[in-house]
Amino acid sequence: MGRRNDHTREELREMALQAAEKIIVEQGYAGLSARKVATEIGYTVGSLYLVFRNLDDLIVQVNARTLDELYDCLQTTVDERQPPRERILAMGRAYIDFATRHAHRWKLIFAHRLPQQEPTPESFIARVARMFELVRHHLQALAPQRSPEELALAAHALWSGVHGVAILGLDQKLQADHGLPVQFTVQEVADSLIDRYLIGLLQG
Amino acid sequence: MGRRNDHTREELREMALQAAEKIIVEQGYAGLSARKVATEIGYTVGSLYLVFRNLDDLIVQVNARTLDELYDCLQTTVDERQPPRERILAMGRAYIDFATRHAHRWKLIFAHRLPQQEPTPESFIARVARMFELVRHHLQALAPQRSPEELALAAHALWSGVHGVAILGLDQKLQADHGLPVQFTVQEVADSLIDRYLIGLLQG
DNA sequence: GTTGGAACTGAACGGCGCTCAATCCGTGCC
DNA sequence: GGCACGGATTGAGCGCCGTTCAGTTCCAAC
Repeated sequence: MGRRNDHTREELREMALQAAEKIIVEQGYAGLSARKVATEIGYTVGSLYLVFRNLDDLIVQVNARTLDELYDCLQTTVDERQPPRERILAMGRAYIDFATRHAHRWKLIFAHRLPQQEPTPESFIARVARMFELVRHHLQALAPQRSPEELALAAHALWSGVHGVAILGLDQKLQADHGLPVQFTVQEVADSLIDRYLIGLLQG
Repeated sequence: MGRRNDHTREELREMALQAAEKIIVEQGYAGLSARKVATEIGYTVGSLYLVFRNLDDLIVQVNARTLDELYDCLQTTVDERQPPRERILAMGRAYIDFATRHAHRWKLIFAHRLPQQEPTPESFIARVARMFELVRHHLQALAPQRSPEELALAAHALWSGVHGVAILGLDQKLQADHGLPVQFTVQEVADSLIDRYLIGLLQG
């Protein structure tokens, strides 16, 4: 089993993913190309296709890693000793903060479109579900009287909402002139959404 | 002023935008190319660049039209004779419905990324602001005791949230398994978000 | 020393966005 | 009618893209 290089398939995959992440961070989605990734890791373009089905496959795997990092970030943020409401607000802030700090990689998760009606990959669905589940867990601590269905629905609604705030906020869509002297920060908007939704969940 | 064709610049622009919309509807963002648009309207690729700065410019203009259509859709939906809460829920449903019916065009609005740090175009910011303003107007009818700042913030938060629900919902991210027998529809999730946020706005 | 075959290469293909010298042809003038 | 002007339009060409695959290299086993 001759191998010219010391790199196993797995090492090659890891190197390529790291190179891709570096390019995305520095140049954004538009700056990413198979040739650049290959050059960055000292291989030629053909070798990438021994490890990835195609460039979409590589991007899907980059996104999976970003989602993992985001999940870790949210999980680490939560302090179980705090009251549930504080925990959920902290997670919201951590989400916004992550999206802001890693704007290029985070945008890629949602800017990337698979061709035509290609289904959303399982790796993606599972990771989003896991994040919803984390939110649901802390919502349960806040409103234990609610049924599992209600809590799952609430987690979906609230976290999709936070996600929407992050998207529009990062594209500066929130800096629109609304005839008022103040401009809202993304954090403020997210806080407003979470705070009021939780009140509604407790009282409604 | 010799002109070979009967089409003015404005007519050319209109034809190109319609052709682009057709291609996007049929083939999605990935299927769009300058050559296809040019062929579709019976011109060659060079002519497009007499009317548009580049392809990004064309897409930005397509998106502006989609946003106008969306705004009209929301405005038409609202019946002033209904109670404010009903109006806002109706707008949320109209938003989700629009995004579902015109999925390809609607996704393009948010999938399209301008190169690097190119600022979000004014046409975009203004149209999003107008939508927020529409929401704010009806929130005011619901909670007239709130200050203009509070209402503007609430409109941003709530509508960004609805937007997030639409995004994740259209990508089937909401069909994730959460160990429950039920699956939520996008409409249900949006309703949950709006309903509870409005309760929080009234009581908080 | 030989050889089988995995690892790797890189030219080639069709398509992309975009440019611009060349061409076309309606118009106004004589 | 003939001519020349100049805006309208063309399309080949550039450098890039994703992807393929015949060919080359060279390790491991015998």
